[in-house]
Amino acid sequence: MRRSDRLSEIIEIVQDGRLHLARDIAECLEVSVRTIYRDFDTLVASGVPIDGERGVGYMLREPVFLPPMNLSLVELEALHLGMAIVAEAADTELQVASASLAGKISKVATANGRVPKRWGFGVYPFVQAKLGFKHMPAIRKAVREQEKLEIDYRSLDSKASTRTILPLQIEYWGRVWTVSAWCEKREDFRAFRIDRIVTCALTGDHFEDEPGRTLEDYLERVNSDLTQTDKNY
Amino acid sequence: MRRSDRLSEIIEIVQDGRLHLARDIAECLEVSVRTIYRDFDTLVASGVPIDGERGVGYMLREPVFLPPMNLSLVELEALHLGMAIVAEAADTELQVASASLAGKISKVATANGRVPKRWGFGVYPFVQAKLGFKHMPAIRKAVREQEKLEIDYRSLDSKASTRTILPLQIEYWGRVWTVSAWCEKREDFRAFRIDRIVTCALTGDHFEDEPGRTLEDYLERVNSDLTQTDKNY
DNA sequence: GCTTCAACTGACAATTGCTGGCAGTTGAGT
DNA sequence: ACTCAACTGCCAGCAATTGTCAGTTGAAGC
Repeated sequence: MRRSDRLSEIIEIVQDGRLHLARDIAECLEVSVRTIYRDFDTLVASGVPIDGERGVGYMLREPVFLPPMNLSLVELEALHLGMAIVAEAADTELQVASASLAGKISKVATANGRVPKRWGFGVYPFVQAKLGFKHMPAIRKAVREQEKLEIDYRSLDSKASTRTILPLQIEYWGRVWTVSAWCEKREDFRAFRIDRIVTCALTGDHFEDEPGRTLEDYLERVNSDLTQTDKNY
Repeated sequence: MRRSDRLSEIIEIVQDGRLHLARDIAECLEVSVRTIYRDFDTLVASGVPIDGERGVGYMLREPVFLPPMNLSLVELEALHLGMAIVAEAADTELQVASASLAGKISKVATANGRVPKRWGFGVYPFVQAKLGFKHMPAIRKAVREQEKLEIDYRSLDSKASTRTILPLQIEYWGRVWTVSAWCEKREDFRAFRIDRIVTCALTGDHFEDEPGRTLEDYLERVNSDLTQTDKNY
């Protein structure tokens, strides 16, 4: 096995975000532990963010590692447009992230003479965009990790209610954001405008997909009855 | 110089999308030509899309090469949200590209156990989104490459006109797209709704930034007089 | 304070892989 | 037929990688 190949192998092994011992990796790749130590030196010298702690093991500092990739020019353009929109239309955390991502990509792709210096995408702020982002990060987390949420909601006709919901998807409507969820109170799907959620608490309760309550079920329902979703927010 | 470092060096050299001779690269990196041939073998074996043609030289097949990178989870999330929006709100070419990019990224980041299977972003179609995309690709190209455009425009009050414009920026307004440009006819900045451009031709004329006609000048103007832009479409 | 664990470091001999030079082949274009 | 430059195989020399061994270091637990 070539050394350069082994280095990629090591990255793939460490990529799961868990702790790894040099001993295990050495065994797995059939080289000596000493060699693994040297390999980690090389990787760190090349800028791969690996932390080694004495008596503990090795771990990737940044959760997501992207191996070398090839993009077409159009894909790169789509990425920059997407980041421009997100930088304008989403919550602060995502705004920062999109700017940072666009920066990272620009930096490494700039060397290429065929990449335009400027992408020329502008995005105009949406009137309601400033408000109602308070709970976005929490809701995004809940969607990602399938965690139940407890929310105080104030509907458009000003009726307040408290519910436990199983958030399935966040929707972007151009001016407002909604979260579609299974509502335990109503025992049905509901869509909530994020800017009208008063308080929002992560319960810590994980939920699994259950027949009749999945995102797919919801989307099917929406498709079969397009007016249905509009009623709830 | 370590071999693995030289391999990255070679990629950086070839990255400009132009043709390169093994001889030149060898000279630049101070190794023999034979070594360069071996290096290209290694790179190709590792999946870097390099084409070598006898009697011609070496070239990167895909225009943009992304070196290994590290992203935070939030950056990855921003990327997927951005791609979801672009997949819904932009022209066909960008739609395809955004889907393809999201797919590529998912594929290589899937191995990591900490990356969610599903991002849970939905984007609802905008009413006017279906129409008016006909000229988007051409306009995007013109903005990227600073090329003059000749357009037939039909303003909101149905007045038709033909103009030569220097497109500076494409703007996304949530429901409509506009292109801001220096208009040679009016000798001033104008913003045009893309869905109201009847015909649109790339002239092949390249233009450079000129004082008073740059994107920066335009943005300054817009900032100082917010109502100005709304008049023109 | 002692022990344990596993990351680290340094040294050295063995070996592997890389390198340069050379002589030739191949395929495309002129 | 000729040129160009990518490619291939071979070989000797050398530089990089490797395993072994014998340590040190820092954190955590007892």
